[in-house]
Amino acid sequence: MSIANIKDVARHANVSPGTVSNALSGKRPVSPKTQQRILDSISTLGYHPDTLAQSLVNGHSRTLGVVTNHLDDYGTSRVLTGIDQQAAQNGYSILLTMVHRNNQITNNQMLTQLISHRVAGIIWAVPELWNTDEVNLAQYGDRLPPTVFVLMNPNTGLSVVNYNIVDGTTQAMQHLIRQGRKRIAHIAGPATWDSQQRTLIWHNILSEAGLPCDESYVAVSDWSVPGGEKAMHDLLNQHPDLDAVLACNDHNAIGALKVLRAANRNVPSEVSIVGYDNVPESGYVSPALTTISLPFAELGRTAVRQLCQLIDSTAQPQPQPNILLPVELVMRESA
Amino acid sequence: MSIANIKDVARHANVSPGTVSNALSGKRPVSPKTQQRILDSISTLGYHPDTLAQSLVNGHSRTLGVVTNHLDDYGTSRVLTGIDQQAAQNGYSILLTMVHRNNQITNNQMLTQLISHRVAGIIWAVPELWNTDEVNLAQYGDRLPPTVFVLMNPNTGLSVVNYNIVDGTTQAMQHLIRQGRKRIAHIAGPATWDSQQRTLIWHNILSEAGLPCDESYVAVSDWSVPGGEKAMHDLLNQHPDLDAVLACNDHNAIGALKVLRAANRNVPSEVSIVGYDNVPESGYVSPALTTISLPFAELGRTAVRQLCQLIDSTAQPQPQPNILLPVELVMRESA
DNA sequence: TTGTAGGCGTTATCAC
DNA sequence: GTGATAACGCCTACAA
Repeated sequence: MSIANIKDVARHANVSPGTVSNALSGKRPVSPKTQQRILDSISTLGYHPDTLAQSLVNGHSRTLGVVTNHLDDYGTSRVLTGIDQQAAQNGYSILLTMVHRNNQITNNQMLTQLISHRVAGIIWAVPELWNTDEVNLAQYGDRLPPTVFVLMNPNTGLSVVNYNIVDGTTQAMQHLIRQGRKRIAHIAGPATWDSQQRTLIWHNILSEAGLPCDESYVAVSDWSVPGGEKAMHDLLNQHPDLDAVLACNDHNAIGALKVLRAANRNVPSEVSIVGYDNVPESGYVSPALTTISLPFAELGRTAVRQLCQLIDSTAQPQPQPNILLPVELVMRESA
Repeated sequence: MSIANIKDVARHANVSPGTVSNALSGKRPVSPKTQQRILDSISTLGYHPDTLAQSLVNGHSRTLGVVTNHLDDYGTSRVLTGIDQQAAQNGYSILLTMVHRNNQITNNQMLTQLISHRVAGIIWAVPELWNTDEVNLAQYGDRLPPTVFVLMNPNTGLSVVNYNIVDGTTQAMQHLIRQGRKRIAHIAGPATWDSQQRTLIWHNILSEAGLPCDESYVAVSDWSVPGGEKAMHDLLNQHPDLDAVLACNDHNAIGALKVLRAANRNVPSEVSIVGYDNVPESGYVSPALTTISLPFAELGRTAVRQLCQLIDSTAQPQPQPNILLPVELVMRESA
């Protein structure tokens, strides 16, 4: 009395199970009359082929394993949306696994779960873990399905899809300098690989331009609005005469905005601010944030396309080139 | 040369496949020595049991199908986070399917996909489809696995987990009236079931209090900041003397805030505003929004718990009671 | 305590 | 064009 299977359909349509299979897959011809009879039986019986059994015999699952963070941040949920979009288009289902704040489940447990589900490939999109080393894949050797990393540090020999880190900060800095800003402070993010890169670029560009770039112009923050407030406060104490701020993300920029408003510094006439991420609210704070727009959803789509290519390529896995998508400086009011 | 299976392990450990199975499941005793030998073989061979094959023979998949929207809104991604959290805790994996803007895939295709994957249950969390009718489940009859709806209209005989719609709006209105507000306008959302409910409550409470509540005090908006701006603009034209606004969500409230600032109306001294949702940015706009906090993540967790209960109950599916979680009025600056 | 055989639902191979 | 049969990897009676 349970759910109908291919044998039930075969019996109902007076054919063999193999013929039902062929009628559905079209891999071998079936006479139009039989075809119709089978289709009728399928709909009256409400038959849905069992993907699990199909995967078992075919040896592949048309399922992609995705590991993301808790989705508290705008970026990762956009990435996930992009992943789902492209996966659906390529005929893959998605098995989702999230890394939560109180991280009880280890990376290995997640990977084991995905491997046990025989996913065709894995997308790893956990920006909190910038270092791909931390994921600890070595032990799996070549038993690991093809894997693509999103929003993680490139140049590790693994397949990474990311945005162009250098380009974003460079554009922002050039914009500020072009505007004649001389004392450009930097609110840096936590000590991750990309934060360090961006601080380095900030430093190098100022140094080349002969502008001040010592450590007193840098305040380290977390990624939050209050963090930005505190950092801005400190910077203003150190350098009351600063005329621009490069923030590590929009939330920090918004925090800075609040502090500057409280200190009666006009943005952008007295102080320019550039954010990072282009979260939706950056467009409707006042003044609206000039910021770097990151292609989150496209990152997800690209990762899926790249992964499908890896899956389809029968060749031995070889060092994959990193894919870096372009960013865009979105000009609004704050700079 | 491919991935190791249970026979490989058995051969390597000099036991039968059945013993390996028992060693892993613990369903029947295995001698400590054999146990150890098997565990060693498993780790040297890198064996991971095939969940698909297990599901095939067990007849259940320990996988939950989840249907969400595109995650563009804060609420749904929090719900998804809650779902994943609780699912992991209950030992379920998640098969994710998203409804995108350019919705090419029909509800039926999604359901078919999930059914084919033999998910143990389904969580349907697509606020855009308030009417559970639109999902069109009738055709599946009792072949549909247990299903729980999140953020959808209750009282349909289906199992629905939602927040208490009446309570939120009631609290907000009482708060405004208690403050002595007399002309309380309403920015309503698109014509969905919950929008209508909330407008109704707004009307009834004002009516009971003997305060103006005719249609000229209502402006219909979409869920966006610009929508809120336009609505506020219209309301201000109609009633320059209004002293409070009940917005359908925080984004509309933020839009209203911008317009009021431009019109030189002080918030909250001249005009009070209450939002809805408690999105993160509502805490750091200026003035910070007083708003209704909805238990999004808890909604997701509750849905999973409810679903697991449905799955485990061998009883015939019977009309499920709706579960309504409490909301909270978050007092900040705007009211 | 351990081994053996049958079957879960499907597809591929071989025969007709 | 169609039907029987043997896998896929695993679990579970039943037998030893």
